[in-house]
This record gives sequence, structure tokens and C-alpha cells, in this order.
Amino acid sequence: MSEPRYWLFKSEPSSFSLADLKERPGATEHWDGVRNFQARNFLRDEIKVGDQVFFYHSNIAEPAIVGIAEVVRGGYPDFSAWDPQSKYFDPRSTPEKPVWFMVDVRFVRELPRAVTLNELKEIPELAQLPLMNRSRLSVQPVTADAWQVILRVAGIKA
DNA sequence: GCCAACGTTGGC
DNA sequence: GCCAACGTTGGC
Repeated sequence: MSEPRYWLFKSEPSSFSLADLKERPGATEHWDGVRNFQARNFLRDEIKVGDQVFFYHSNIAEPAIVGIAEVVRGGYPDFSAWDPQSKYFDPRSTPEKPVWFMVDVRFVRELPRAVTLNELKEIPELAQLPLMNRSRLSVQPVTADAWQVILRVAGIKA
């Protein structure tokens, strides 16, 4: 198995928060509803079992990375796109030719200290994070170096 | 709640 | 294939 890779997933806590994920002990969560092609490509092609994910709370007063999740199932078709009752319904996507993909994740841990967007912006090593200039991308890669830097700021590593 | 940025759609 | 219009995201 290859080295795990690192990602950042954004979620508005009013719709799904880290606490919501945490309340599912042992359970897995479908990371569904992503309807952006670049994010879709990551979900479909690159995000694998064992990859580590920063859980980021967006669209709040202090947006921040608040926790860590782990991928327990790699990309597969997002079936919410096939459900006319779902707000994520998209008639372009079919079981035969799925357009949208999702992964499954599980809760790993809350960070000892949330790392706010303002803090992240002040760290030179993180200047290349898509979060800095492509803030709307809801699923984005994090380099191994950036991952370690953020863990340290969060108080996980000495 | 506002509004800038940006991704998507659709007319041509 | 261009690009204006539109809708959504997300920081503030």
C-alpha cells in the first residue's frame, strides 16, 4: 500500500459539522453532494483508503480546521445524484454513467486547538494551499509538509 | 447580510 | 468556442 495522502474537506457546520461526524462512532459517513468538477476528479481518481483529511468549517465567523478524518472507502458513484428527492439530484448522472463521486470517511480526532484561516494565512509554508486563493474548492490536496506544519500549529506535534 | 470571486450555463 | 449572464460559495 502506498503512503497515505492528505486532503482538506470543507463543510458548513450548520449542515454537517465535525461533531456530527464524531457522533457516529465506528460508523462511516458518505462525503456526498460535491458538485464541482475539479473536486469530483480528486474524489474519483485520487482519494484512497487510508488517506488523511483535515475537516474544515467554512462559512462561519472564524473558519478553521477543526479535526481529522480518515478515508475508509475510495471514490465511487455518488448515488444521491440519482435520487429525485435529494437536493443533490442531477439527472445527468446515471448508474451506467455516473457524473458525481464520493468517498466514505470516519472520525479520527478533534484538534487540540482549532487552526483558524487567519492563522493559516500567516504561515509562509502554507502559501501554496489552494485554500489561500482557491477558497471555493471544497475538496483540495494538502502536501505532506503542509500537513505536518498544521499538525504542529494545532498542538499535536512538539 | 453583503458582495467579490469564480464556476457553470447557454445563446450566438 | 466565446463570453455574458447567472448562481453559488464563503470571507468578511
